Amino acid sequence: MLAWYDRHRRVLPWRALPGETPDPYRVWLSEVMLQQTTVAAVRPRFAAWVARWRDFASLAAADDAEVMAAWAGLGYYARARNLVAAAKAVVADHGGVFPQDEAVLRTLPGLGAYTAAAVAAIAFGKRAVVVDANVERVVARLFAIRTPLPGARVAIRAAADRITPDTRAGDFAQAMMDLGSGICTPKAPSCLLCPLEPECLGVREGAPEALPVKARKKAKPQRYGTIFWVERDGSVLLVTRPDKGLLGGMRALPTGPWVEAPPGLADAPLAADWEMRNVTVAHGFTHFDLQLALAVARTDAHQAGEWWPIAELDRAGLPTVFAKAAAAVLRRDG
DNA sequence: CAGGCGTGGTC
DNA sequence: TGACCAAGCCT
Repeated sequence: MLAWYDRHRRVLPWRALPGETPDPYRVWLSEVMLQQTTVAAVRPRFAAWVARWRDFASLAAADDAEVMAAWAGLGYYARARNLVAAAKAVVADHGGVFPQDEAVLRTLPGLGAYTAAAVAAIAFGKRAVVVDANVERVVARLFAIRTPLPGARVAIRAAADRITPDTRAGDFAQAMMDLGSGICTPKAPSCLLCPLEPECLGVREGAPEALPVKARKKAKPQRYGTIFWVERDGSVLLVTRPDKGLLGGMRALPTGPWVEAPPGLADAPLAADWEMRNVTVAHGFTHFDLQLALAVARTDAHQAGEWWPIAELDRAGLPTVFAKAAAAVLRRDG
């Protein structure tokens, strides 16, 4: 794997070149951004982020609203809150120096088993067993582990531990992830190009693409809501959602709870002459699908909240579902 | 442990 | 075209 990595490693903005010393801040940031998120989506966000907050100290001192806006569109917004919390903890509890020990890293908010191991190995050269979805797939095929996930996790982790080298554990982890990303892919793996093919029990037994076995996913329920777009003097009313729960801490358009049947004008943020638009906006979340109605009004009231200039709405940092709703309103107005 | 938690790309 | 999927974490 290490020889294959030396020949085929991807060049990525957060990855040290051979002979370079990794920057722990950049390794950590990239690992968090890459949680359940593609390299293509992370690439431009990583560049913008490190240009704005280049180290732990600057991030620990960052403005919360600006941080959340910078994360808008990346999803799983708890990651952004945890980044700031972890940066503050590094400054307050660790003298501004990122801890190198996997167990200590694990205590920082947003660093779970995978990320703590990945940072220890990649940033600090420690031996750590790094198991993400790529490694799970490669290992399940290499050893023909047919137990369905998540039950197979114990066996997969033990197997990954056995093949992790004592030196260059970081390169080994990144090699496994590059292999899983480009060769040992979920649907149609390129086994002819794989350095592990001669030893792969999944190949020997046939149908490696069927591994790992996963449990069937449950159907997503449908929910409905109404977005309340209210204008005053060329500005629109925005709110900030509570820190916990869906889209926590993010700027948003006012909306009531999302429920099993279309709620119409229930839970409007203020009394006004609401007009229902004859279009809806659909959006899929991880665990439910959402269909939004749009209610529009003008007001002179001094409603609590943030009146945001519509011409600068791009800079508000709205999560995608609200950006879609805003675009739908403005498409007809504009 | 199972479920909450986003989004955009891919086939 | 919709279902699956991506460098998971937290409760």
